[in-house]
This record gives sequence, C-alpha cells and structure tokens, in this order.
Amino acid sequence: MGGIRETRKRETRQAIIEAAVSLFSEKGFEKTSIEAIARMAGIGKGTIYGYFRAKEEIFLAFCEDEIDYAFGMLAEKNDPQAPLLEQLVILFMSQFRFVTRNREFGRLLAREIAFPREVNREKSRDMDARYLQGLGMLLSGARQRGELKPSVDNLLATGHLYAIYLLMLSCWYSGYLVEEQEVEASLRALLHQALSGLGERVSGDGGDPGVIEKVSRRIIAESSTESGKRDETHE
Amino acid sequence: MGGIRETRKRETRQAIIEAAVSLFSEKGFEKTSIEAIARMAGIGKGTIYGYFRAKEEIFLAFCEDEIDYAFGMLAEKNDPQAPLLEQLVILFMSQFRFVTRNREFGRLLAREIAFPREVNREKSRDMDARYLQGLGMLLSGARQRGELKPSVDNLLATGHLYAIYLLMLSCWYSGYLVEEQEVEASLRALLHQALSGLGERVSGDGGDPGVIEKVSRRIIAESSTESGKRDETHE
DNA sequence: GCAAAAAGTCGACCGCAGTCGACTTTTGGT
DNA sequence: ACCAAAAGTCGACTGCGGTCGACTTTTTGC
Repeated sequence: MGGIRETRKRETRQAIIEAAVSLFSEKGFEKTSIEAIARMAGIGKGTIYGYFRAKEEIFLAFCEDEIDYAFGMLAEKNDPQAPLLEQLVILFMSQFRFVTRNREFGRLLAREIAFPREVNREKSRDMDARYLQGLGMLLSGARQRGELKPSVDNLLATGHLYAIYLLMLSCWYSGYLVEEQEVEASLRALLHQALSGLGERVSGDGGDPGVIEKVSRRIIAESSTESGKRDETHE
Repeated sequence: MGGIRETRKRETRQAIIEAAVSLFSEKGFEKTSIEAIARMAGIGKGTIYGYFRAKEEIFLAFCEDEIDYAFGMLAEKNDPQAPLLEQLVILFMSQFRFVTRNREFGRLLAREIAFPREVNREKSRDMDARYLQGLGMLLSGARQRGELKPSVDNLLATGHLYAIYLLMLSCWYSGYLVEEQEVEASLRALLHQALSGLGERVSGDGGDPGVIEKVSRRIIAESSTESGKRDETHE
C-alpha cells in the first residue's frame, strides 16, 4: 500500500537530478535543455514538471546536495578556537571557491538565493537557513569567548556578515575583483572593518528593537520549520 | 554628412525605450515580448537587436534614466549636515522605495546590478558607479565632520554600506522583511551596527592594504571612464 | 551624379521553456 | 477480483527570445 508509487517517485526524481547534474556540468545550465534532461533520465519532458516547477528548481535541488556536502567538508577542517575573523574568512572563502568553480553556476545560484523568483523562494530560504545556521554557530562560539560586544544581536550580526559575503560575490561578478587573492584580501579587510566599526563616535542608537525582534522571530520560525521536513514534492 | 543616420538612430532608440517602458509598466517585464515592443515602436523585431543585445539591456537602459531622476530628486531633499546614519537611511530608503515600487522590476534590477550577466556588465557597472559616487559624497562629508575613524578607507566603507543595502533588498525578496517599516528598522539597526562595530576587542588587522589599494585604483579608473562618455551604441 | 561599400532594417526561422489534455498506472473501497 | 477515482506520464503544441541572410537606405570616393 502506497509503496510502488512512492519508490518510483523517489527514483524518478533522483534520475532527473542525476541527469541534470551530468548535463549541467558538461554543457552548462543555459545550454542544457529540459528535453535533453528528460531523454537522459528516460522519461518524457512533461513529467519533469511534475517534479519541478521550473528549470531553476532542478538546479537548486542539485545545489542543495552540493552545498550540504561543502558545509560538511568545511565543518571538519574548521578550528572552533581560532579567532572569529579567521573562521569567517575560511568559511566564506570555501563557499566562494565552491560556488565560483564554474562562473555561470555561481551566478545563477547567487541570483536565486539573494533575489529569488517567487517560484523558488522556498528552496532559496532553505539554503539561506543553512548559511545562517553555519554563521550563527561561529558567532555563538565567538560570543562565548568574549569576542563580541554583548549588546550585539545575534541574527543582526549574522546578517551583517552575510551582507559582506554577498558584496564580495557581487564584486566578483561585476569584475571589480578578479583574482581569488583579491577577494580574500577584500573580504578580510571588510570583516575587520565590520568587527571594529566605521564610526568614531556614533550618534543615535540602533532604533526600535521591537521590529527587529519581530522579524527575528519570523526568520527563526521559518528556518526551524524547514529542518524538520525533508520532503521532496511541492504543492 | 553623417546626419540622417545619426538622428534616425537616436529617434529609433528612444522609440524602443519608450515603447518598452510603456509595455513593461503595463504588463511587466516577462509578459512583454520583444515583438510587442517592436510593433509599438513601429519597427521590425530584428532591428531591436541592432540597438540592444538582450531584452534585459533595454530594461537597464530604461532604469538608467529612472535612477538618474531618482538620484536627482534625492539630492534636493538631502540635508548634508544631518548625522551620517540619518543621511544613509534616507538615501537607501529612497532607493529601496523607488526600486520596489514594482516587485518584479526591482528584482530584475537588483539581479542585474549585483550579479550581472557578462552581456550586461558594462551597463551594470555604470549604475554601480552612480551608487558609489552618491555614497562616496556622503562619506566625505561625514569624514570632514569627524564622524568617521580616520583609518577607515573610503572605498571600503562605501562597499560596506552598500553591502548592507544589498542585504536589505535580499531580505525583502526572500520574504524575511515584508513591511517597509521593517526594512527601515532593520536598515537602521544594521547601519548603526556597522558604524559602531561588532567586535569587543578585535584581534588582527585588516590584512594587506596593498591589494585593497590596487582594487580601489581599478574601480576608480573604470568609473571615471564612464562619466566621460555617454554614448548610445555598443560594440 | 553614380556606383560600390557600409550601415541599417526586416520578418521567417530556430531552439527551447513551459502547458495541456489525452492516455496509462496505481490505489483503495467494496 | 473489480472498477472508479486519483495520481502520474507523455509528447504535440504554443509563445517567445534571439539569429540569419536577403533586402533597402545612406554614405563615401571619384
């Protein structure tokens, strides 16, 4: 009862992803047609749209696996006692290297994660959550070691650091940074700047903390929902 | 000599942009076909590709004008003596409001500016330059008023602040921030954080300043090239 | 003033993402 | 065991972005 269908679906889904991965890495995203993926997966074109709503969604599903793997690798070689700045540089540079192995791949991923289309929002948030979680852990560690100002909000700091990573990516894709070494140097400089602050004597405060708290709750609520389920289908 | 063609080209180009604007705002970017634009502009489809290399390029050309206008508006109501934080909030929120008047419009623009396709890189940098210039001016003012640490590099600080703006946009498009008021509160909090710094006692320095300087020179060189020309054609 | 070259215009055509409705397979109630 | 409904599969079809090469208009050199 409920067996044959379930397993078939899982298999087909996997076949689609595998075919897609193989073709994407061979010919790139844009040059790979849905029809080719379907052919290689041994199914009809229309069937794919029973599993994914858009071509990008296949791409994101593929990324999800890859990124999990990359984070796993990273966790191993991370030294939780190193200064926060060093840990951050290592984390971001690993991600950067991973994501820009192929220029087009990285751009697509960055676009879809930073400014997702309505269709891909859920997937995109899923991946956000992974980043935020990783960053959050580094920050907790740093906080315990007294490297952070106690007044600093965790999520806000996470966002701040993530913003800097986004900027680096953007500079890379705009051609302002061309060598990996430049990326690392700029990243380090910016992170250092973020930690030590731009201002001499900062006037005013951070504004109403109520709104921030509300937003934080929303983000946390959503990202904890995701960790529970790992279901495959949409709708 | 060389008259008829020149003027024709200018007129046609303008007609394309006007038709595009009208259709984009009526039906959105994706729902507007190149053919429809051509029809409305009274030319053939193929002709458009003599003026723009891709559909997005038309969009960007349209944005350029709009953004110039928006910056102009802004310059008028900016109070150059207000605290840096306030000026930044006003600048970014104006841009944010402008850019998200239409959700799709804003996303497309953000994508193309932050992670441009090779084809649109030039246009994208053009617009970057405008942002950077605006920000740079605010920063110079703040520096003169002693609001900034003297050790802080101008371009690096500009980038830092821009990163925060990008993050806000990203949070908006990911659905983490839904009310404009939330955006403003988060923006203010993050900017405050950037100015006052995350770290308690920051270990290490910003790394090798040589690379940063090299990159700075590149960015400045490129953005000054653009201000000179305001030519219409590519290739 | 004229012919060759250069620049510009055009729409038929190509390949592809995504839709649709006809068709097949599985499920669950009896 | 049977059969209606639900779930899944399929490829022909639609609409669009972008190309191409044939055609027209302007410029240039004489």
